[in-house]
Amino acid sequence: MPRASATADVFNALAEGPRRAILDSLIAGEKAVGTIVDDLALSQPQVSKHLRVLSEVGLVTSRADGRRRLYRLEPARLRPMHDWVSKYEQAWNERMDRVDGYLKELQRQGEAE
Amino acid sequence: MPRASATADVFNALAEGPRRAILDSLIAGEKAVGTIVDDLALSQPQVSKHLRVLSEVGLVTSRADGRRRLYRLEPARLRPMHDWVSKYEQAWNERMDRVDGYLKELQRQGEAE
DNA sequence: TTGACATATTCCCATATAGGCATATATTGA
DNA sequence: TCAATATATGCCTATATGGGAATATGTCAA
Repeated sequence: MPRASATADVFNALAEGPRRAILDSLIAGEKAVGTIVDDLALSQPQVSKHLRVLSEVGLVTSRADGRRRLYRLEPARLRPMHDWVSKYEQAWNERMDRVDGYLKELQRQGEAE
Repeated sequence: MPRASATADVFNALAEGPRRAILDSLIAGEKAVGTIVDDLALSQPQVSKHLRVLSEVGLVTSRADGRRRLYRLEPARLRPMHDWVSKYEQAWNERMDRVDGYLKELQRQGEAE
């Protein structure tokens, strides 16, 4: 079996860097395809294709505006990824605490000398 | 060009669900390969292969323990993903606020009648 | 040394890509 | 109607993939 489809879920859709860049570019607000093309220096067909993938997983929505098409971020769709990765926040804080404790220990020893 | 390699970065490595499941299983602490196999009901070769990918991007490290090999989570490697997705937290909260404001508006109207 | 156990690697294959290019499909204004 | 603009789609190809099965490698215990 090949890899899961890019449109399978948010994690697969966002594996590709250009698609994350497109989302980043949409944080500022609704944008036309051409604006994204200019901002990111990607080819127009590539941007359209990436937008299609992002739209299929619900990360963006679009509306017509004359001959342009405006895309908007749907940030709520990022919650599953945020929730998943946030579970590990505690884990790396614990580790940081241990490092922190170790540094403090070194410091105490230094002061003792 | 094909898709970026699974070992290209953390986002690509974690696009695949089984690999996220393996990380989840390692939150509890260091585990042998066989334990993960039992926990997740995956084939042993698949688990070894997934662990290889996770190890290549630094998400896990391993040490020998007799004839077993214990894998440990390296949570710090998840920070880039956490940081990236956290940028959007504000965006969906704003949207929630708007919905919240709308609901409150409806409520005010209801009370006025 | 031998056999049992634990893990890693190799071989195989169908398949979904990303990107480039060319072209189709709106939509507008004159 | 026609030309210009904006976006989407179709075609093409090299390539990395995940999973299954078999097997290699490594390590212990007796």
